[in-house]
Amino acid sequence: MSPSSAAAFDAKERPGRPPTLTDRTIDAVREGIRNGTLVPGELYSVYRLADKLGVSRSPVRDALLRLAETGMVAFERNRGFRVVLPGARELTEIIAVRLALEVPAAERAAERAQEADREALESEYKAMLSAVAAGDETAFMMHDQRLHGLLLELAGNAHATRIVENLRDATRLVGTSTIRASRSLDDVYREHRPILDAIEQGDPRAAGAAMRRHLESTGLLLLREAARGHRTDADLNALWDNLVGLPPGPSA
Amino acid sequence: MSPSSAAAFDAKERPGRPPTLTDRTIDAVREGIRNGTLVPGELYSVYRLADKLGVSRSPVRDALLRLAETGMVAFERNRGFRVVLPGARELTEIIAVRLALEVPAAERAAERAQEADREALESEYKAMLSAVAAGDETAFMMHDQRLHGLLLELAGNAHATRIVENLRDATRLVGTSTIRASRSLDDVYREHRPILDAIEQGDPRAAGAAMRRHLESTGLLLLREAARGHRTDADLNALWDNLVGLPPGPSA
DNA sequence: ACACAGGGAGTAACATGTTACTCATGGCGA
DNA sequence: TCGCCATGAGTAACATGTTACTCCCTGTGT
Repeated sequence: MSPSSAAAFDAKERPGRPPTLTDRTIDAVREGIRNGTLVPGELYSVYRLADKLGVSRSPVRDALLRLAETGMVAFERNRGFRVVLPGARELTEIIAVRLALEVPAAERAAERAQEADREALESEYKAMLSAVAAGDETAFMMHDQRLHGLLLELAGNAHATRIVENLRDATRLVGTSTIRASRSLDDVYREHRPILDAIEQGDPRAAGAAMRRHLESTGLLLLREAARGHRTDADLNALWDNLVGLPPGPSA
Repeated sequence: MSPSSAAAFDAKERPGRPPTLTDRTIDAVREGIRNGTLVPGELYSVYRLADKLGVSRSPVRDALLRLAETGMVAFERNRGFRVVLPGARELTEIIAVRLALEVPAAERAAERAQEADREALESEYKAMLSAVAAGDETAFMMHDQRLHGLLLELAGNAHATRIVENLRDATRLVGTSTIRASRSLDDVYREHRPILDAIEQGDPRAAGAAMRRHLESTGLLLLREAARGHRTDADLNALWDNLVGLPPGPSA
């Protein structure tokens, strides 16, 4: 009896099986966070969200528990739940993990990319440009995610792909309003070019290095923006060096 | 009214708050898998497990959904759920991810270990020896896990720690009956010595290299055991090279 | 003005009810 | 003997009911 925002559902999933209400609720929450309907830090309840979506509490609870697993929301016993936006520490940790996984993935992708793979990558890259031109940040993020996802899939490690996807989820919120503030989408777009070039040329080391530069510069940007006012630059640099630091190569 | 195995619960968690039924159910499932009460591949239902544990279906369902998230169990719509034991592919992927995360962690740990940290590590190492002497495989696994956990915590990345813990979970089952079959606990125990030595000496590169050797040799062992009969050796080697491959260092 | 009990609103966690689906089984026709 | 279909048992997914807890208020005594 609340057809109000029942259309907030997204409806996707693999063929045959219809998506479960839990899955659709997960998408709805993501979307709610993205468009500002769900404010980080605010206290919500499963009750209210459930009838806002027009479903029962069960699938909503299941969905939120899954999101809590990745750190996107946090439950407080008998109080409610909050959307969590990651702090400086968490962001740095996430970047460190992504570096550990995506740099080798880029290397492997360069080793074994076929023509069809290269085309798929370029296609996403072009779609990113279109999004830049249209100023559509949401679309940009989506294609960025897909490009990184394709690279990881090319490397052949489904586990790593899933882990990175979850990590992106936790940071998506920060990235959204952040990037346009301090740097244009265009810069981020351009950072991907060297990665694709290296893959085109089948040069693993160059691909890995380009991916490292990309993740480090974008990550550092996100970190500075997220920590604005809460931490000193010295603090931030110490944090960064501790968790991301220097590659073991050029050490003594 | 089924006090039969109601004592299967474990009851742990941080102070103050009592653990939720969901948490205790997760432990109960883990234990059930470990001791053979829950057989991999067999079809079970939330109904039956719930009253076997003497609780309602809700916390059991929540627990299983969480475990499904890490791939430990899999639901089949309107059929039941199964305990999944990872195949060759998945095992190899997991090893690759662990290498990516734990090798750098060992390097960082060597950089910043304090006296107290070294003592904690040695303590676990000694506990592993006791377990070897007692032939207690369960205790051995626990201390092995703690040692790796301590190393990751030392590196300061809580996210990485959690990820590795989840990955271990998915493989614990394979490891259990496997190791004693093909190699003695003692060998695995000894492999940790070079890691601790390198940390003792504050040598990051040596620590990383030792960790890599350890994970590769133990991982390869697990893989061969798990794939016994299902895959040829050539198959396995191809898989391994694809996902784990060579470090980017000594390439052309 | 201020400390403080206690009552009540609201909640997550847990329990139970309902539905629509999957599949094994057995009977029936060929 | 074999194929086919109806039927029913068993299930996850979803809905709803219950409980014990956490706070926020509000009023009372000082």
